[in-house]
Amino acid sequence: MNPGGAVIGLLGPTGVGKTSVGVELAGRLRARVISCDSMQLYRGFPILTNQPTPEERAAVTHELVGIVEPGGCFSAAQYAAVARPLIDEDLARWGWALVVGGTGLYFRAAVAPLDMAPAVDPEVRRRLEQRAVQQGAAALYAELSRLDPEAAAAIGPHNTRRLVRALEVVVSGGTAWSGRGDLWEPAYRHPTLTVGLTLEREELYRRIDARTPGIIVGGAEEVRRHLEGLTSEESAEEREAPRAGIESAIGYREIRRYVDGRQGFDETVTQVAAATRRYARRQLTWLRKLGDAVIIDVHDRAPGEVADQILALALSGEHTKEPRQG
RNA sequence: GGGGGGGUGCCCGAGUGGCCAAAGGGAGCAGACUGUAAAUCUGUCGGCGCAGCCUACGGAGGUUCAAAUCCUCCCCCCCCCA
Repeated sequence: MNPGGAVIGLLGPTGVGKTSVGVELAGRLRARVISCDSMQLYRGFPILTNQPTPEERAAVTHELVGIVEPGGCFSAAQYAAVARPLIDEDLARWGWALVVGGTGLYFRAAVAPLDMAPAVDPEVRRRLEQRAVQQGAAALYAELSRLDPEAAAAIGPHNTRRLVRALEVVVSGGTAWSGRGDLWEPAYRHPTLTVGLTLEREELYRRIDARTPGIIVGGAEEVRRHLEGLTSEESAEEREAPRAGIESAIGYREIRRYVDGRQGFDETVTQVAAATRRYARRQLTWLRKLGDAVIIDVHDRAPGEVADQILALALSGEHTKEPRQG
């Protein structure tokens, strides 16, 4: 028994059924779901980003879903800033906090005491991105090698996105980018039970492939509506700019090509399904690396049954990690 | 029936005598990841008892020291004429 309760983190690849298990579990805990999904955060794309259905949201309160305007751009640190108070509040009020979602970094940001580098003037980033286009990633790499060799070595010469981030921090703050190791430390802000839902790879892929056509159909409507709200310049710009915010959602670019008449439906389905499978694979990599997660295979199991199992686990406290325990 | 084009590794596709287990892309697999993370990047990618060997470029023969590449016959696909 764990009288203090705990944070329950429910993770897993897209398509395993985190949402339905989360709803069942929230019902049993008489708590709400704190979503941990970098794309469901955005408003206006419930189908594209696979948000919980209106029925699910009516049954259980879901926090941090559809709260960001699609023009905006969220971050792991911003997520931590909004998710942590919710977690703390639930823990104090109900003894439990339920965090459900597939974004590994956001999960760590919410649940672990991560030492996040500060935000910087967006203008600095803009300039670095521009420089990357003009001079290539190699130029950024060379500069980072000078300013923070360890960071450069870790990031490599081709990863423009992360080179930009590291450089903007080093250049504007004077602080090093490298040197932190707490991302993978088994450290938590509260007692935490991490559960990873999985499925045999083939079955997971079958589910993803089966649901994709519907996502394209529904997502196309959402993308159309979104584009209608843009001026033609904005719309053209969006096609060229580096992916950010909702545009970095799997399927957004592909669906945009489909909506613009530049590619067919079947081709779009194939691309999006493949991208989703790859994403699921990366999520599984996170889960493996996380190490602390109790893995539950949900094959042939009803969400309620899985929720019961997780509840029992939570009540036993057996796999619940103390904040500084290994 | 006549003329033309083509069949390459899981898929698409380059390769026209040796430097070819075969460019490139996709898929698949593994990994990295600290204010863009559903992003971005890396590695791997025929098999094996792996400094070598085996199997492989539609099939069967042949030419050659050497063939995915040349010749013969056969099978299949596409286009045009009939």
